[in-house]
Amino acid sequence: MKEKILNALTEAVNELLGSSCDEIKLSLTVPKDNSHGDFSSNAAMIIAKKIGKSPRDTATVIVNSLNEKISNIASCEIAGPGFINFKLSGDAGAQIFLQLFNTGEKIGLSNTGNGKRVNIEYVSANPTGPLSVGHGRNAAVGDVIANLYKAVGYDVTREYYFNDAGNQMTVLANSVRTRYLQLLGVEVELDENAYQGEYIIDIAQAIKNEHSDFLKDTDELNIFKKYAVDAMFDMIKVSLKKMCVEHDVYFNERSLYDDGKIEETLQKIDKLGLSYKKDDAIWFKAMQFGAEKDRVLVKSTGEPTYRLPDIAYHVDKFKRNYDLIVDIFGADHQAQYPDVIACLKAMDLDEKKVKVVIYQFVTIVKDGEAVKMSTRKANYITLDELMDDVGVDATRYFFVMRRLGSHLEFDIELARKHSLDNPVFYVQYAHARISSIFRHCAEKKPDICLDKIDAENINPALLTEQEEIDLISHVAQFKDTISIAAKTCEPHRLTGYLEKIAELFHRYYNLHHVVVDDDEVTKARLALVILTQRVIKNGLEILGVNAPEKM
RNA sequence: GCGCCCAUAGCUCAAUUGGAUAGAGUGCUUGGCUACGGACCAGGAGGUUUGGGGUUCGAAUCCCUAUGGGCGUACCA
Repeated sequence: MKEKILNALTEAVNELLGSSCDEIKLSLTVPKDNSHGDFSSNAAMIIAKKIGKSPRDTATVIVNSLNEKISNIASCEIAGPGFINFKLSGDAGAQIFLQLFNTGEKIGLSNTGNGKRVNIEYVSANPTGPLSVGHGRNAAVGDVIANLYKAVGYDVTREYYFNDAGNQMTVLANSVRTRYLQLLGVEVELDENAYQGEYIIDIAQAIKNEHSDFLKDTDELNIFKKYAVDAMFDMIKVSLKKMCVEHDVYFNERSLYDDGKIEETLQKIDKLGLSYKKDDAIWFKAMQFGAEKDRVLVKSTGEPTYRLPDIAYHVDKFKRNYDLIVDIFGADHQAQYPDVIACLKAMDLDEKKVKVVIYQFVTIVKDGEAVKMSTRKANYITLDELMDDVGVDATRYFFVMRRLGSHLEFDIELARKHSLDNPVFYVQYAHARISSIFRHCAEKKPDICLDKIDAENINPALLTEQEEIDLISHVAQFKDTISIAAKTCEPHRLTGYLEKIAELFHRYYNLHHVVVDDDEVTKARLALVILTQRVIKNGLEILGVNAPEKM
């Protein structure tokens, strides 16, 4: 329906301009105020200048030409400064309703991605400790974005990139060894910048249990390192599983060295004339790409910095032939990707395929106060503790409900609450309530079988209440909401949408009964709430949140 | 100093990416259960969108500028 109107509109504008208007983006949106019709376009205001007329005059011309084209579907009129508002006519609304109903369980899903391959890298925490709430936002955002892409027909790969070598691992291994020695009664102090969490002691204890004091005098750090890494990854994977996050690929940075990809990338950069030697180190000419100074790729010790493997890693992703590469980073990583992008571009790779999603930090609010956090010190709330406290549903939901650019205040008390001010429960409650209508209906009117309600035997013309019309009109926007959320990588659009749907439903529920004396009206209304429930269910599924039948 | 992000109701946040009268929740306040689940709903008050300029038919949104915050700014990852 929308397509038809948009086509007609495009055609009308083309006729007026005498040429194609491809480069102009005509919008056809659903206005928030329904007195402005079912659809609205700004076409006249955009092209008014080009043809040298006032917006309203332009609109008049467009409307005249449009009326012939779409007289059977909709009427249009001019409003405000030159908006063209469309009002669907006759049974167009009913047709839309039936169409939506016929899409069945899959409502909202589409295939606009057409099987294109997208790689989404998220979490990517190195195995140095339990996942923090910061990782939690990363995990939830990445996972929901992955689900969104899947919902619009992409072939999605979920990837976790990690590094279990280097300086941080040595610090970790040393921390474990110190704790181990302490357990054996040796008087040693924990180094100042060592990892101080309780979990280090647990690992040390495990080593002691297995090896007794045989490792007391060894200088070999590797055994401590291996123990620590394995233990950390176990912890991390348990947390992620609890959160219903599962990656398809775990990509170890070290493999880039083993496969010679680091060397290969370095040579390529050199060949392009983008690197030089100075003070025994190899530098990347980042200034050519707007950076304030050049960056080191390989230290004078011969060791690469993090930058080089990052570049090699992205080159590898390109080789794996993805149409889209999405990186989910916290704000503390925002400085590192421009170099990578610049380098990819220089290598003649299409850097537009890389989409870097940066989210701002999380503040945990407990008892009305912000909880300060530090990874090295032990005084932080882990993701596990958070999930145990407020539940997985609330955890996931809260992490994605804000725009990524804004800081997220995670209010633990609010997340725990089972009442309307907690948006998760508000939405879930709407879903459960609809199930309860079905239960009630089965009891009251056993003749009406839910499974037998289909487009053939319902009459949408009976849905005339304002609350019903509002609900239908919002349900109709589900698909667009998902595709916009996917395209922009903005999961909060979906939570906002679901809250709106839930609100419209609760209002409807309070004012009108679904199961009434008249069987025909009952069936039409049942169809509407079935549709509503499907929308909520699919929406929650994308968020990775349960849609309960009872609460 | 420089770079990126941010500033919207007392508080936490939206605003279909430049659209029409800036909306929700919370808090304050008034009302609604003989009802498919009151874990709900309806109403009221609350705003110069941090200040100041600019761009245009039209700005919370884009540009400049001032102020205030977050994160970066390593031959750490």
